[in-house]
Amino acid sequence: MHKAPRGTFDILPQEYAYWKYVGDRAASLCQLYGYQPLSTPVFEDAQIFTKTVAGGTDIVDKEMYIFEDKSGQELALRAEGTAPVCRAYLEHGLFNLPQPVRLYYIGPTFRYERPQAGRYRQHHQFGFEALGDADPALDAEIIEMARHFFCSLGLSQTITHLNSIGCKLCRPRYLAVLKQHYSSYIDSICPDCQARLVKNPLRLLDCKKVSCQDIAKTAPQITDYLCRECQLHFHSVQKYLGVMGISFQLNPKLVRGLDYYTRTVFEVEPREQGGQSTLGGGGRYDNLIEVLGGKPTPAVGFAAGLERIILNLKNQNLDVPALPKPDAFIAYLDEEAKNEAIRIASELRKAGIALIMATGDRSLRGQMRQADSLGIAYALILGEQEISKHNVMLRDMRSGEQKAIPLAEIAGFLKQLKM
RNA sequence: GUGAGCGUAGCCCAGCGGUUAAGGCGCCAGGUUGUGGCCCUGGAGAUCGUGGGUUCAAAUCCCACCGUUCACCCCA
Repeated sequence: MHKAPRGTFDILPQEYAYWKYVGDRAASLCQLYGYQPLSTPVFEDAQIFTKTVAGGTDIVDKEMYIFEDKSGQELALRAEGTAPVCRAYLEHGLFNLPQPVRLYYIGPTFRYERPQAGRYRQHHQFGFEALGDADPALDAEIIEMARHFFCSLGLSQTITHLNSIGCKLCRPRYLAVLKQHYSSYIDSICPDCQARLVKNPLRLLDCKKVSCQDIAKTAPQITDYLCRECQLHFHSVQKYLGVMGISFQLNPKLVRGLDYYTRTVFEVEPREQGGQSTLGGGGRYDNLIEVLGGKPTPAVGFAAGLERIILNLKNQNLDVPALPKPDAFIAYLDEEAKNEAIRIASELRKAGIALIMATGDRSLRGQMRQADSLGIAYALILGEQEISKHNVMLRDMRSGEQKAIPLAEIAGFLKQLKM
């Protein structure tokens, strides 16, 4: 028996209500803020990710789906959403449009890691990006949008963590100080942290081990080491958030997993926390486009994992609108009636009535049971009597009332009932 | 990559060494003549995750693999 590969899953019709709900909210949010949709391929030249994501993370080494196609080209399944957007921005000369260019995407991304709560090998991300403008007001806009998004979903109980991780001028200075601080504790930190010290020192700050947290507490804070420009930028972001009435929590320990972030970083998490609780995050990435071969171009964005959002919706028992059901079900009594039913079904659909046609040689009772379990509001019944009188029986499945409607009027009648 | 728990019909699950693997939901059919929801009756559906081993005997014990869940690493 074949199964979906490890860490992947099918989205069955019943689940789809959640996906449609989140997708619809995302699209209307972006419409509201003037962000336009963009879709990029599900795989890219591997370098799009290896050059940008890089850093000291495991993503490139262990977690990326990299393969060669038949021509020997090295490709990678989309590992995250931002770098492909930047590639498209450069490839299509979107820098010639009025800046900033505001874009959003929803699509699958892939990471080879062990599945666990809210984490899959194929997961789906919604993200939005504003490219080509360094204004801190844009950072604030992105953060407001993220908040707005979760509120519109009904996930209003969130905390927004905010930090600045500086730029390529001031961050190295801070990292040196940080390493200095940790070098005196080298024997008391956990083995993971010893590795982080050389591979990814910023990550030292959010080690979960209690013993390491004590050391992190006394560590120097990056915000004390920002250069003048980064400081001003960070203050402006906070000022604009204040103007918008957005509450946030300064968190000097907040860092981001991907290496390309500069200055503003933020993360939204639910008040009820647990493993893998972060709903989404983002920040500014002023160097990324340059790394991909473009002119230095500032940009800022946000991304969220749909699986985690849906997990939260379910945990909080938030109901989502059901997918629309067909307007009617058409049942028949014998072969002659079936013929007529097929004809009527065809005409009704042309008139815009959504309906399900019974099939097989079920008894009328069986057909009615089917209509009931499908949750369809109206059943049309066709038998000898109806055919001889040129009408069709219309049954309201909720009330159980039914009456004969002349064939010529049935489409109009159903349309009226839809209103 | 590391550690722990779990794998019995589409779903939830009982059985934990010994006759035809039990139940609930769902599905299909019927409960007289052309009608659903409640109720009743019947039916279909399980290589007990896969492969090996222990035993006279294994869904039940052991090992491996696979899958899944949770945590770590990493990260959305």
